[in-house]
Amino acid sequence: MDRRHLRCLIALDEEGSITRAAERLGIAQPPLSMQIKGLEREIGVPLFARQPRGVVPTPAGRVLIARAREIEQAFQRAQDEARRIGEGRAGRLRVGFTESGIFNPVVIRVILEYRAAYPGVDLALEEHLSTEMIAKLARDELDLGFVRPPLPPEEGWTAYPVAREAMVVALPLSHRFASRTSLHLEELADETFVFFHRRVRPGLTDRIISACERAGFAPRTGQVVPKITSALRMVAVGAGITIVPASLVGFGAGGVAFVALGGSGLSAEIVLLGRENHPSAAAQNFIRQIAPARPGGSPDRS
Amino acid sequence: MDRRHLRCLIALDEEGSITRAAERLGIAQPPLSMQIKGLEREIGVPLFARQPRGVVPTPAGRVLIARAREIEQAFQRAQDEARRIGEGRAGRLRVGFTESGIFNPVVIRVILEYRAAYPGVDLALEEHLSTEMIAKLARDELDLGFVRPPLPPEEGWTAYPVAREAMVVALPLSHRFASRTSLHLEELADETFVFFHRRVRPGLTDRIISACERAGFAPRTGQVVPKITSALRMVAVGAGITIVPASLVGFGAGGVAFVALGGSGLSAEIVLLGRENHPSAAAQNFIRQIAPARPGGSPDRS
DNA sequence: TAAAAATACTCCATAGGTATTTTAT
DNA sequence: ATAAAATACCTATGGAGTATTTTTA
Repeated sequence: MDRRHLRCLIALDEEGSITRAAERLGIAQPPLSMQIKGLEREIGVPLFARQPRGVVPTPAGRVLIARAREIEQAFQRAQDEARRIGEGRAGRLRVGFTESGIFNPVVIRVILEYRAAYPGVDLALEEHLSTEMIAKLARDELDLGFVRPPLPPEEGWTAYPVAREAMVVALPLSHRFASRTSLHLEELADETFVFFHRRVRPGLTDRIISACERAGFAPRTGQVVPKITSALRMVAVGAGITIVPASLVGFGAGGVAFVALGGSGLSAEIVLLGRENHPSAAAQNFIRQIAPARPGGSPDRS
Repeated sequence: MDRRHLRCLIALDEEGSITRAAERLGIAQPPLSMQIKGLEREIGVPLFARQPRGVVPTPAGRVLIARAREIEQAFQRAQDEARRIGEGRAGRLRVGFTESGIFNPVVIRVILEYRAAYPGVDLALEEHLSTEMIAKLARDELDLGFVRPPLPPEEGWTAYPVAREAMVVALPLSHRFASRTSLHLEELADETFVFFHRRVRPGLTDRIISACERAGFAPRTGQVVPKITSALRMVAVGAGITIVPASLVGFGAGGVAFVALGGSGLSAEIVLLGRENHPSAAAQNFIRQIAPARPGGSPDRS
């Protein structure tokens, strides 16, 4: 029994006559007669009672016809679904982001625009540290990730630059620098910093500490916190100062002053990272959303 | 896309290599390679990423493989179900019975034995008057019916004799005939009879009235009732007497005496009636349950 | 370099076509 | 007598086989 039999059964049921069903199927009457006979032989029971003015299904034929309709529909839906997934118009896309990255306007735009452009795709967003994200990408538990450097050194990765933001100093409103328009890193040598726990330390923290050392001081660590947003709250309650990407400005939720950080060479980069040759068309479409002007890009293998 | 593709997809998914999958399928590697390529061409998206040590499914391939498993199972279940229905081991069998017929031990035995022998068949029993049953059989709303004569006069019916029962007289316990061992119809000429409503009058009532007329009297009708069981209750409360098939003896539920009716020529026949050439194997099996010794019977059309 | 997939070709099984016979009312 | 299905026979598409080349880690 194969798909041809499904169509024969359905046509025969709807027409009630081998001759008319064959006509609808675009074949001659004898081949259809043979198909039905072959199917009855294979299953071992008669499916249609032959009558002088056509055929009528037996009880066995009736249920087989009903199943044939279901299976034929399943074929069509399966083909359609696979096609849509292959074109990136359906399926699931798992995208990771960092706590700070999700505040970036470019990241927000890309996600919003992708959702609007591909409503059929189930976009699953997950927050992780950049290091976790890279591990998940490597284990294929994630399709793409908005990560911050350092990127994995090995081959087999593709990194698409998304944004590069300036860093700003976050200070308590009462701080003597709170009303400055900009600060140099050297001026912060005597400050107490709110940093991340060593355990979860993201690349950003490492880069800030390195920059301080290049500026001639080792930053004094006060409170340690697990999240950037907690760091800003710590700043608000006077536990110290911290340095965050500029897109965090405005998310301090009160009590925090943000002052531009000049001449430090510090910046917060965000790249969209994926495995090379990732077969997901949805991921390709997502990447294309970063730079809509990028030419070509369909997975052409000819 | 046809059923061969389903099996190719499943084997290829389980083996992870075209070469090994082809081996499992009992074909050479190139044909399988071509099948997959053909399917990818038909759907328009790649289904497997070719790698130097085998192939891995793309996201589109993965869902198509999952659907392929479902559809392949559906094929197998459909074939199996149709085969079982064609053999009378599954499906639905609608059997009608009359109120009085269902008390007959042969009818009870046939139904019990059929249920035990064919547990896969959904046996739907419906109570109807014989005349209603014949109408339902004609409209194919019923497969078989335990009916009482008169049978339909036209062609196209098959009637299998099931039982022929004697008739008994049902009397109140206080009746002067209550302790008799038998009665002749003539002795009932002065009695008041409990009969069925004219509207639903079954063949049995007509035959009783005819028999009385042959015996030289028109039975005096007292109470009219819609069911045999109500007739027996009316007898119990002294509303009159009635004549019922012998299998009702013991179902009077107190207050009723049953006395054999002799020499009246009256008897209550039950036949299993069905349309001729009814295609249901379940119905054939049910009929065979009446006389298990009947030889042959499988629907052989060779 | 080696293992696997792709290509090139050949063959044959079978779906489908044409002509005709059989069947059942 | 007629309409439909079954049979007989022929054709040709495409699935499968064998030999070989291409690909990529």
